[in-house]
Amino acid sequence: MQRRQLLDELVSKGIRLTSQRRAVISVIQEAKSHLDAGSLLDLARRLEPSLDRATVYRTIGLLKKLRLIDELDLMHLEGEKHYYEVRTEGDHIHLACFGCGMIQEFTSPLFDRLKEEITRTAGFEIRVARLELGGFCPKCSSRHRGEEEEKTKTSVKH
Amino acid sequence: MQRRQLLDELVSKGIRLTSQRRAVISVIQEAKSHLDAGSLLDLARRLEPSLDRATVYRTIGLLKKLRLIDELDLMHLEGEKHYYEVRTEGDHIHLACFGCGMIQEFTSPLFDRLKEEITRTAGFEIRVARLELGGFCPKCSSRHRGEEEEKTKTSVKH
DNA sequence: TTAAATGCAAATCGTTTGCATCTGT
DNA sequence: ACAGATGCAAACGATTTGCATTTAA
Repeated sequence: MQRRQLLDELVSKGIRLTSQRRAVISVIQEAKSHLDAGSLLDLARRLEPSLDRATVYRTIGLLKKLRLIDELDLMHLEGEKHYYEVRTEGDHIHLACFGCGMIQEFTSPLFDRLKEEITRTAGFEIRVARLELGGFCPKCSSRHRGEEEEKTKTSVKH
Repeated sequence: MQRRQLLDELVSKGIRLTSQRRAVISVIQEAKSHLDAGSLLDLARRLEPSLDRATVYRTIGLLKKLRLIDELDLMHLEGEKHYYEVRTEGDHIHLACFGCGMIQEFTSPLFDRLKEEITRTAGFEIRVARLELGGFCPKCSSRHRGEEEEKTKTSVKH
């Protein structure tokens, strides 16, 4: 369900719908992982082969402006790309594993309380909240511990 | 006090100290605002005119690897630059105003509790925590409200 | 002395732009 | 019909790289 979220939002806002936009939107909507502009282009081209990267970036810009998608950095795990995801009701946290590259999402009422606190005590009107944590997932955490200790001992090099 | 933090850390780790590194480090250490690589280069060149941008980036990379500085995006308020700051004891939150570009720092025990919760329930070993909020500071918030309403009414254009 | 750091110039990567053409409404 | 969206190619800004040379320890 809620498959056409983005599309419907655009229609209701009277935004012009081109086949290119439909393609990009459909890909973002169905995506199972966080996509960067490049993969977005590749995937959307299967639906609309003429699609150009400029159009992808322009569509991303449009969706960002309308606050229908969120832009993530995911701790710059692989270069300086940006990643996109459909904006959801409550903000969530992204955990990025330096070991295996895994991205895990996390939600917590504490996060909402923290944001409330900021709104209240700093008088800041939050529009976008991005909490990203870099570190090691349970699997990589143990594997990683060994290497780390070596490094700390002397100055690199075993 | 604690003026030589970074320098001392490097010395104690047996890292080779060049005049270029001293210059970059001294600039980061004394900085009153968040600096990007470009401004860092400009400022450090006053101390070490021969300094090249490659060296600045390499030094930043070194300090990041040693976890002596943190890298920020500051909601990409002006392009895709990165900003740097000396790593402090407790993590803090950055509030970036879309209106005037102001950056405000914010700390809260709730943030630490949230991180603890993540460590505990997700088993994730946090190395870097970056919480950035984009929105409007108190001043810009009121100024901004008017414009926003117009936009929402029809599809852009007055 | 020598492994590591530097400057320089060129390359790379993600993203943006100007402009002639096309298309949704 | 025409404002707005597109493709194309070139430009862009931030960052990285290879390599010959210099330097800290």
